[in-house]
Amino acid sequence: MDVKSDQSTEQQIIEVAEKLFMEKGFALTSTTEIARKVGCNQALVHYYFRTKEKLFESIFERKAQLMLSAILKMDDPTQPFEERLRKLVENHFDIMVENPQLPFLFLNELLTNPKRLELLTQKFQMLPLTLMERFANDLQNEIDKGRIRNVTPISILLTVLSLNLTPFIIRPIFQKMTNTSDELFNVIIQQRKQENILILMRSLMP
Amino acid sequence: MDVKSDQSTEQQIIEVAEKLFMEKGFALTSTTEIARKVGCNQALVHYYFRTKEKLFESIFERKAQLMLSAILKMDDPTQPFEERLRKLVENHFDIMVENPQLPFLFLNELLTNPKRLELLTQKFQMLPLTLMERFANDLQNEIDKGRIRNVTPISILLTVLSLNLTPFIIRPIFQKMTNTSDELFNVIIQQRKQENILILMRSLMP
DNA sequence: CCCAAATTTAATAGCTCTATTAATTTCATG
DNA sequence: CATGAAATTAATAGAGCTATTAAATTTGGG
Repeated sequence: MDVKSDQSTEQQIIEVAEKLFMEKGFALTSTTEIARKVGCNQALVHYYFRTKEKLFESIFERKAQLMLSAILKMDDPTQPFEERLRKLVENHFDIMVENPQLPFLFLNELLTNPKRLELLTQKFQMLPLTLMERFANDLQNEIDKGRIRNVTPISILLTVLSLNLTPFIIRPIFQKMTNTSDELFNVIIQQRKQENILILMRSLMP
Repeated sequence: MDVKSDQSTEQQIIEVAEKLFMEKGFALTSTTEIARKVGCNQALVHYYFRTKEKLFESIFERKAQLMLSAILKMDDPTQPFEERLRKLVENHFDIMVENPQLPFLFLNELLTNPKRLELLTQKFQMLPLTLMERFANDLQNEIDKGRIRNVTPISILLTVLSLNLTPFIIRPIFQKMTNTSDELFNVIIQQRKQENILILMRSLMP
């Protein structure tokens, strides 16, 4: 059960904690269990991170950064709008592939812990608003030119989010209920990315 | 804080428990808190339901039935396929409107508690398979006639689920981040139903 | 009005968890 | 190899939770 490794104990704690937090969320993960899985004394977890809350936050923060920056840097204004949208879906989807448990962790923590939502909201407010504004402008431009039907930017983002997040969130339920192997599911997921792009594109036709 | 009411205490316990379970899930809700909100002794919760687990299961079971039967009985084979799909999305969406916290509860419990997933899977296996089969058959029929592009039944269901669930699941996060009032959100939700139907229909075009 | 059943409460055992403190061990370095 | 800092452990306080038990209270039918 416990991890033999040449990494520093501190690093091991972070990794085990990350794994457990991802699987079960903050509340259902105990520092006792983390210590047991690492193979160290429970007090050691508190020695390095003082509180379970701080340990969690450091991990959560890092994940939030990862996701945010990945989404932010993906926009290339030299491309035509449709191409940028396509890339948006693809890149967002790929981040999910790399971090399949992230959506559930985010949902779980943000929905059950108001403090956490508050924190992330503040971080979100600091984002360059220009980004959203530019997206809205470019969209309006396309609409005016009759290339896209009249639709709000929020609506588009909600569609992307819906299509991209859900497969990852319901994955364990889906696999269990339809008796789908990991291999098959991975195939389905890859098809799904293309499917989502197609659905979004068609949804925007005038 | 405590509830004054002419209902039986047992009924009050169920209602308060349901509310709390919906908001915070099984793990984060304590029988102590339920009793406090009802305004009774904590032992009383156990007097009526013996364990917190049994109390939860009775509520969860009822909700699962509600959702399942609502979905099952919505199919009218006399209608054309497209019309039935439209109704499927609408009805499923309406159930969500009536029980906006249900998606999160289901996700949360099924994803964090393997026993619960096992249980629901068994219930699901007992469903008349014919239903899924008929859906698949009818779909294939449409595809053969060239009225719908080649797409699997699972893919369609995943699309419906994605589009319909997500707005309700992320509601609190969305409202906080975009500073949206309850009233405005309800408007958005109603528009979203139509939007989802449109997206699905377009996604199926040959 | 009485009493038995149903309801409700008080008290508490036993568990797990977080966090802290003090003691012990490890280890690099002068 | 001595020493002090860093790492680790043992022990435990203190809190909250579930579940049970026995006692107290309420209530409805005869």
